[in-house]
Amino acid sequence: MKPSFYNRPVLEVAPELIGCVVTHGETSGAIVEAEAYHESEPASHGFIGLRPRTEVLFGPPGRAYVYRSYGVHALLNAVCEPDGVGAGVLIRALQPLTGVGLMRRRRGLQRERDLCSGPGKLTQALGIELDDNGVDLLRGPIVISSRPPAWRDIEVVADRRIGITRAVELPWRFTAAGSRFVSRPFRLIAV
DNA sequence: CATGGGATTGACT
DNA sequence: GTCAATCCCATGC
Repeated sequence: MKPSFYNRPVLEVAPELIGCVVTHGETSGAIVEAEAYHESEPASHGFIGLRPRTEVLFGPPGRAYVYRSYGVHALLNAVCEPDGVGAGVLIRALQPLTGVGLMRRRRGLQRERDLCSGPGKLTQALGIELDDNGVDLLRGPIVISSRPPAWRDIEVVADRRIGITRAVELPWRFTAAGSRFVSRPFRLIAV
């Protein structure tokens, strides 16, 4: 992935991230579900403005914004748009590719479909923690790379975002059409 | 300093 | 379907 990839409107980046591969150590998976968030809408953490918590989200594009959700889970975002703009893509589900045995051990589960089918599940499976907040997604230790050949021409569909209470009507959730590795089924709105 | 609210998950009815 | 776990941090006094 080139640095300029993330320095664009988050609504352009999010659907293009579907099919790209997230790697951390020996574990990796293809992104099958992601959501866009932008400071201009109230569901985004950036909506409150620049705070200690949102410092990375407002920083330069191409970094990982990792935060604790419900006091329990670490959630992974890819920071987008120019330095100073609070925007990012929440990675919500992966199709496991490598290190599946390690994922099973970390998750304490066997079914491949249950390993990364949710934003808190995939960070646990890949061993991503809160102190990964701010790491460079081009240099690592968390890396996002372009679509493998088999994923080059996949169909991407849009739907409403999940688990939020504000701006629920925006169709800013993107999934790989027909994937069985998403966190929840989709309804089909656009491409 | 006290309070309240989550971009969730898994266990249980 | 319901519900608790658990912790950062924003907000308000």
